Amino acid sequence: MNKHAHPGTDLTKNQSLVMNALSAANGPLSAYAILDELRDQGFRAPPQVYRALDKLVEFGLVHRLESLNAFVACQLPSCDGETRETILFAICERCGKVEELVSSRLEKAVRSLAGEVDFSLKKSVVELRGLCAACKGE
Amino acid sequence: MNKHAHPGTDLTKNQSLVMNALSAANGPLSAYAILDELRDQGFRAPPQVYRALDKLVEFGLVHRLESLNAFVACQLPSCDGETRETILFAICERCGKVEELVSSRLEKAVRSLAGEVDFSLKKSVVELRGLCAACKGE
DNA sequence: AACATTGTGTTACTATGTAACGTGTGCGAT
DNA sequence: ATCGCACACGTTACATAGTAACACAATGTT
Repeated sequence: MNKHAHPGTDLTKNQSLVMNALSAANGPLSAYAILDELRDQGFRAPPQVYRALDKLVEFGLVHRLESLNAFVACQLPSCDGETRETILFAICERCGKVEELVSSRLEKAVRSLAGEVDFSLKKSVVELRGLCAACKGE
Repeated sequence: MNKHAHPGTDLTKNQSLVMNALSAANGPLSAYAILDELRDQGFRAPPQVYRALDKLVEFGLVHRLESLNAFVACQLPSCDGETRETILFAICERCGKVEELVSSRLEKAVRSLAGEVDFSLKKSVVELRGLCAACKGE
């Protein structure tokens, strides 16, 4: 039922609720927007949301959009299992659409650059800002 | 005197104060940290800081670190004049050091990727998280 | 049974960012 | 000159984002 179950780790009740809210949203949500979505299911206060989000991000099921202070469900076909090192988004500044991308070329460039400057890379965040295909046409 | 003067655009009083605070800091500062630094010079409220920061970012003299909610003076030898499309930082999670980088290879990968997915790129933010050379040794 | 671990609920608080309104100052157009 | 405009500035009040700390419940361990 939960298409994003973390392998070997069943989500707790709150984690599932937050995950479902994000999956249903088809786009990024702020933590407080999630809180509002879930008041019907008994959520009352920010820590309930943030604790669930922390875990979901740790599992790699959810990404944080740093430049938006918002969260989005992983959009890739198989986001179960491994957490990727490079998280990559294109964010449309007109319609707000967020598309998750993968680029091995960019990942290589990032890793290589980290090596050049002797930086021990844990993860990297790449956020492209501009206009999506639909919006740039208009 | 102000080594970061924007060509053809003299900074206003508040912009200069904020710029100097950031240049002196040798690292990122939050807007509220800047506010505290500048209380002696008459700053009283957040909008004074944010308005100056908006302009400095627009001029390309200051960058915003999205994943830290903080701001840093451009570290590149010649940050005058053109605003770069790709802003690139390595952020040490142990000592907090922030290093601004340039990589034409990465810039190319970003532009090429944007082209592939038909995304009209305005700017991009790349933030590497991990350990700097000094910290990874210990 | 005693204990540790983990998830949960709640209160209160800190931190970050903005809207809106009023004031002065310079400066070009009439 | 003076009117109007644009812009920087100051201030109040508010909105949004995130966390510390404490209490309790459920569960598994020894």
